[in-house]
Order: sequence, then structure tokens, then C-alpha cells
Amino acid sequence: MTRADPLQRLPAMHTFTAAIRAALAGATGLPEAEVRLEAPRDTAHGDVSFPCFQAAKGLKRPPPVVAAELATAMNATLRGITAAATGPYLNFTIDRADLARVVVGEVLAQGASYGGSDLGRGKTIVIDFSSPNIAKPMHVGHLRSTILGAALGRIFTALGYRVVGINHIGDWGSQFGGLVVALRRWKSEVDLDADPVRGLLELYQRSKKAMEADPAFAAEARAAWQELESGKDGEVRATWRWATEASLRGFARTYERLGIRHELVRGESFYEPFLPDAIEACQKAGIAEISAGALVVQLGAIDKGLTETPCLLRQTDGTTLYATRDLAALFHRHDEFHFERALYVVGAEQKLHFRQLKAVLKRLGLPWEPRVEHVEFGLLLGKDKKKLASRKGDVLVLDDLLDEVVEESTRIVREKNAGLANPERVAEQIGIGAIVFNDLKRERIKDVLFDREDILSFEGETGPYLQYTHARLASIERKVLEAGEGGAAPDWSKLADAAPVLGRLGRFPDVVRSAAEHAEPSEIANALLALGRDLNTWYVQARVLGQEPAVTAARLALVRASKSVIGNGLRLLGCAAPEEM
RNA sequence: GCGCCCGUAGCUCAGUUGGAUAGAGCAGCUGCCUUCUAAGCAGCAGGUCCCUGGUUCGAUUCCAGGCGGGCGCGCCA
Repeated sequence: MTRADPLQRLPAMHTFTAAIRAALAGATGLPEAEVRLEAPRDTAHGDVSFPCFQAAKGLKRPPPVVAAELATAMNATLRGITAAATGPYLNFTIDRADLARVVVGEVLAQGASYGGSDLGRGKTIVIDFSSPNIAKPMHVGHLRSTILGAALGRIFTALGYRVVGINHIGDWGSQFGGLVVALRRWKSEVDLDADPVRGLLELYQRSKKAMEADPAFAAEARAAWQELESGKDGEVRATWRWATEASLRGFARTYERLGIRHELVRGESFYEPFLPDAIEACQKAGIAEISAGALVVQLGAIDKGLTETPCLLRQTDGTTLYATRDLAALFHRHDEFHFERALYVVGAEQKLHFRQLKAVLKRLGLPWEPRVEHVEFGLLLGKDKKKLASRKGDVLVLDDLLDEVVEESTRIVREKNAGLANPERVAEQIGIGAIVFNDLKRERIKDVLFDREDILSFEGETGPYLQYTHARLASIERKVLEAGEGGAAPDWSKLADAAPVLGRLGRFPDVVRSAAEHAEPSEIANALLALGRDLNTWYVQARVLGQEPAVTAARLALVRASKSVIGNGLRLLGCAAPEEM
């Protein structure tokens, strides 16, 4: 395999910024790396801006004077880019035709891969996300981890990384002894075919009650758990395995609706055999000690905030804990994948746990500790601003939410576009898109108020708004082609009125890269919304059909490029990009 | 009590490594469907960027201390 010349892989905008950077470095004497360019907040100022405060300090002259001097120098050096001083700012405007030709050309040439790169070639990213518990339906609380993790997976894949998405199923623990006994006794009393997870939930809940009320049941459950833990491959294990597989079948439908797949499904039970090794590693390193009867790793020396909260590896009764299993899982993943980054897409309420986990890695002196990241996200809060808990009357089962939103989108699709060829499919795309986008549009650390109205609204800053924009662009493209127009050579200078759109198209690859770096899909969501706004503003007043051929061709090219970028962005986030809606 | 996170318009949020007049959406009010989908567009109105101090030519942004809200804090996961 031959490696592409990295310079040729630079996004379109870089051809311009590189020229500006080099020219500024030459004129100011600053190293190129220290020439800090920014995108002006107001596009009327230009495409690229250089605040002259720093340079002025070095040159010992007032910033506005420096800006004016540099403007003259830049205009003498640069071609196709004009520089103008506005107070202390030096603003660059790229020749409109050049900007349009280069950006649109690159977007169209790269198509579905525009926004991506080969940045991650040969590197592996492990993403732990979703991770529901068996015998319980996925709750809306699982939504954020599922949607965020899947989006991150697609983003890293687009950047050329090998992505291993792991579903760390909660399939282990003493409570499953009770479930096994419940299945043994009452299997025939519930419907486990139509909706296996709901049936299992009923049994699970009955088993919890029976544990308290019925000593014989409790004893049988304990015995079942002991047998399960012993590794014996008998009736108990077979029943547990059946319950696990039935749950996974139920989850699979939900994942399919969301367009999500994991590369690996590995329950906590998978790591059971590796627990002794994990504990031994800590003991051999001399960092494990007995405290109040439990085996712990003290962490105060690493992190003062953890003085009072050591990491517990083994309880007084000899059994292991969450942290032990996560540690074992992490060692296993490192050995198997030699990851560049290992991301845990888990709620912020588990921050302490991951801080402890990383502190243990530090005490072990493992150099790859910084590669382990807790991609935390805010809580899902109820209307009372308290953590959302299961309550009667609230629809909190994930599938129910998906159904409810799709029902609403079906109603709206019928109302808005009665002649649509496949309304069910489009309604599903829009409903799911609304849910996914609603979750990804804000910074992940922010708590989310679970607001049904918010999710069911398809106007403004929503997934359907972008899907609608995409569908309209597709419609324009269809109509232009039907009319047999758009085949002329484009006059790129006629896209001068679309400069904000061109800038956003050109910067899209930077947005994707930044979103990956920060593990923050909301950066893409917000960039798409801004693009959508600028685009809508542009095309309502720039008709494509029936213009001079060179104008129609140029506008059609921009429509296609914009549609491509919005589509790419929506798909990265996990939203469909319908051609019609 | 300790630790961490959040605090920007009535509500929900953006705001790039500190930089120009702090921006969107929703809700409210005005307009725009005989021309490429009105899930849209244009406009009006709406601000003590929680407070106080510090660093800086410059702070919504960085630092410290408060205030308010949330989450977490050894044998659950």
C-alpha cells in the first residue's frame, strides 16, 4: 500500500490558510506555528482573520498600525486573497470564485468520504457503550450512552481508525441466581416469544419479591448463583445463557432501529476467568493491601481527592466488585487491541469509579493510563430536576419512546406530504432522527431534562430540520436534472452570495476531527445546524432552475455539495438523510 | 463535611487556543406559499454572560473566593 502524500490530503480550506500563514510568517518574523488564524465571527469581515495584538507587541507598534502595514505587504505577496485592515484586525477575503471552485470541487470529488481522512490509519479505538443489563428492557437512561457511543464509533471510523465497539452487558451477579430459579418455576406463565425482554423483566421482578418473601426461593437462588459462579455447565448455566441470549435478541431490535451495531458483545461474565490475574497483578506490584477486611488499593498518593476512597478489589466475604471486573476487562482489552484510546461512554455519576480505575493504573506504573478516557455525559433528569427513576405512568422504556416519537412523526409526515411514496419508512427515519439529534446537539456533559415536547418538536434546531433541508436539496437536484439543466460549465464567481455556506463546507473536515479529539459529537451537530441556517437563507433567494446556464450549473454544484455534507454529517451522528420527506 | 460538574435572553442551548457589535432555537409579536417541499425564510422584541476580586493591552472565556443547582463519597453496579 502506498501512503498518500499528506499535503494532498489536506482539506480544501488549508490550501488558502497555508498560503496566508506562510505569508504572515514571512512578514512578521513569527514562526508559522505561532501565526494564529481564526474564523471571523461575522463573515462580512472576511474568511480568515489575523488579530494583530501579539505581532504588534513584538514589533512594538500599535496593533492598528501593524494591521495596516501587514495589509499592504500581504496584498503584494498573496494572489487570489485580499487583505484588509479593520482596526487591529487583518482580514483576508479569498477570491470568491477560487473559494467556490476549490471547496465545492473537493466536496464533490470526495463524496461520502468528505469530512473523513486517514488520520487514524493503523490505530485502534475501543469504545465501551450502551451496556444494558439483561432481563431488563433498555431504559431511556441507556439512550445517551448508546447514541453517543455509536456516533463516536462512526466518527472515528470516518477518520480511518479501526473501531471496536464493545457492549459490556450486565449479565453477572447474584441477582441472576434468582432469575434462573424464576425461569425454572414460572417460565410457562409469561410470554417469552413476542417480547422476550418484557417477559424476563416480569420474571426478574417476581424473583426479587420472592427473594424477600420466600426463604425457600432465596436459598434456591443462592444455590443457583453459586453453581453459576462455579462454572459448572449444567441446567443453571444453560438457563442463564438462554436468558442472556433472549435479552440480546430483544436489544438487537432496538439497536437495529437505531442503526447501531457493536463489534463485540461481551458481558461482564466474559471477564470472570481473568479476575484472579487482575488481583494478582496488583498484589505483585505491591499496591494491594487489606483494609477493614477488604482488599483495596490506596489512591491518596496519586490523587489527594481519593484519599478517603480507595479502590476495592475484594470484599470481606471474598467476592469481587465492579471495579475488579472493570480492571480485568481493561487489562484484557489492552492486551487484545493495543488501543490508541479506550473510551468509556458512561454517565457522569460514575466519575469517581473511573478516576479510581485510572489511579490504580497509575499506581501500577502503566504508561498507557492516559489513553483510558471516561467519556462522561450529563444525567437524564425528570421534570423535578432530579435523576430520572422508574415511575409509574411515565414512558421510560426505550422502545416505547421510539414508538411514541415515530407515531408522532407518522402523523406529521401524513399531514405535510400526503403524496410521499413510502411514508412509513420516512416517518421512522424522521422520528429516530429527532431522538438521536436531540441527544447529540448539546455538549455531552450537560444534564438533559427529559422533555417529551422537546423531542417531539420537529422544527428549529432539530434533526428533522436538517433532514428537511437535505430533502429539499435533493428535490432541487432532481428537478434541475429533469429539466435537463445544469450541464454547463459553472461560473464559480456567481456563488459570491454563498460565502458563509462555502466557509462552513470547507471547515467541515476540521469539525469532524475536533469532534473526535474531544469525543464530542455535538460539535458536528452544531456545525450542521449553522450550515443548515446559512444554506436555507441562501437558497430561498438563489433559484437554481431557469438561470443562465453557467449560474444554474454553479448553484447546482453548491446544492449537491451542501447536500453531500449535510448527509455525511447526519449519517455520522446516526440520523438518516432522506431524499424526500 | 469532602470531591467533581454546571451557572449566558422567559425556556433550551452555541460561543473555537482570551480578541471585533455576546449568537441560535423555542415561546411572544409582524410579514412571506400562482416559480426548485412554509418541517422553511425575513423582521421586531428579549442580556448585570451568577457575584466579588485577581492576571492581561483586552476576560463570557484563565485564576482565587463566595452564591445557587446537580452528582458522587469502602465492601451495589
